[in-house]
Amino acid sequence: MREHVAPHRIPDRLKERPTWLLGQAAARASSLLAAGFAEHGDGLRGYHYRLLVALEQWGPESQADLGRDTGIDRSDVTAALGDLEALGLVERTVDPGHRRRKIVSITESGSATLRRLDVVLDDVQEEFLAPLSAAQREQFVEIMLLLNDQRATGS
Amino acid sequence: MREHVAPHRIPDRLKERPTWLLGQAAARASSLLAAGFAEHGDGLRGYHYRLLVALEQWGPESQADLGRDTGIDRSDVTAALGDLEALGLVERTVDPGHRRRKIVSITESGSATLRRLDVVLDDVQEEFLAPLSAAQREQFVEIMLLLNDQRATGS
DNA sequence: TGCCAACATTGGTGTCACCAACAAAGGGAG
DNA sequence: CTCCCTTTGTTGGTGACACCAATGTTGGCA
Repeated sequence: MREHVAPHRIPDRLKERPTWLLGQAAARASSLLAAGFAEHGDGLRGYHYRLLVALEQWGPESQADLGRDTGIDRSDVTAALGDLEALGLVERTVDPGHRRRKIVSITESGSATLRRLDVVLDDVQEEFLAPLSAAQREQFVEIMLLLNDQRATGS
Repeated sequence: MREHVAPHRIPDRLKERPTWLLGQAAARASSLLAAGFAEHGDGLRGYHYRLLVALEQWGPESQADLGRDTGIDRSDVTAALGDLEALGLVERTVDPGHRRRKIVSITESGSATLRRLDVVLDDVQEEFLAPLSAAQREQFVEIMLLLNDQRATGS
């Protein structure tokens, strides 16, 4: 369930550190997410959701492209797609013009599941952001985008 | 090294989600952290740093208290302290008045290591926050504190 | 005295991220 | 047409972090 128990008291040296605060917040978010998925998500996890989202938005795609688009390693894509295929949420067909490649597409059932997961995520999100005002939520998104842009170009 | 490769393109459904953005940012931070520790940290990890910080701030403590203060599970505390003790950064002595309990204290060498790790962390932090203005950094901390306060009282 | 709680430890589980190696398939240079 | 290089999917393993269950020891309390 990933409860992530809060520390009783927090050392000054950590308390002041933005990266520490960020990690704590992310831990809380992922805890809520895991709880929500465990309750209403048929045992699906973050990887599964990400893959379904990408497939619904961009349509059938090869596994390698899927991995690049979602930032998930090829090997993890293979494993997660295996789960999704076993549940009938996704189909794999060999690319006729490229027999080494497999084209993955989302099924009707997959789309329906995705819509259900979206609702779960909306609820979790709302719970997570509850302490923030509308203005603070905007600041939050703005700052996160800046930090993530840095990531895309950095290193 | 935990490079955490950035996705090429990001689904709208994810891109808009604060929790997704948060997760991405946290992944970047932890990636930078891991890289810094790998390079200048004698193979120490987050758990070790947290424990050293708590010990330096609050002095000798039992392992159970240490776990509660840092939010680390008792079993993980035991393992991490084993590493620290092997490196001579920490000492475990039996509590005279409570023979089942072990009092952990940081050594001279431990304090020196901690100071070195602090520098590493400062650098990483600066790199991570580089894209933010001073005002945005304040907003960031404020928002994170709100989210974490919620965590302390929530659920 | 007997029971219960706390402590340290061992040994698991699960999630996410990542890496190495491999065979199958295709593409390009010579 | 070969040889080489790359891409693709797959298998299997690693590491960090968070968490749980069970066990033996110890102390406090009723």
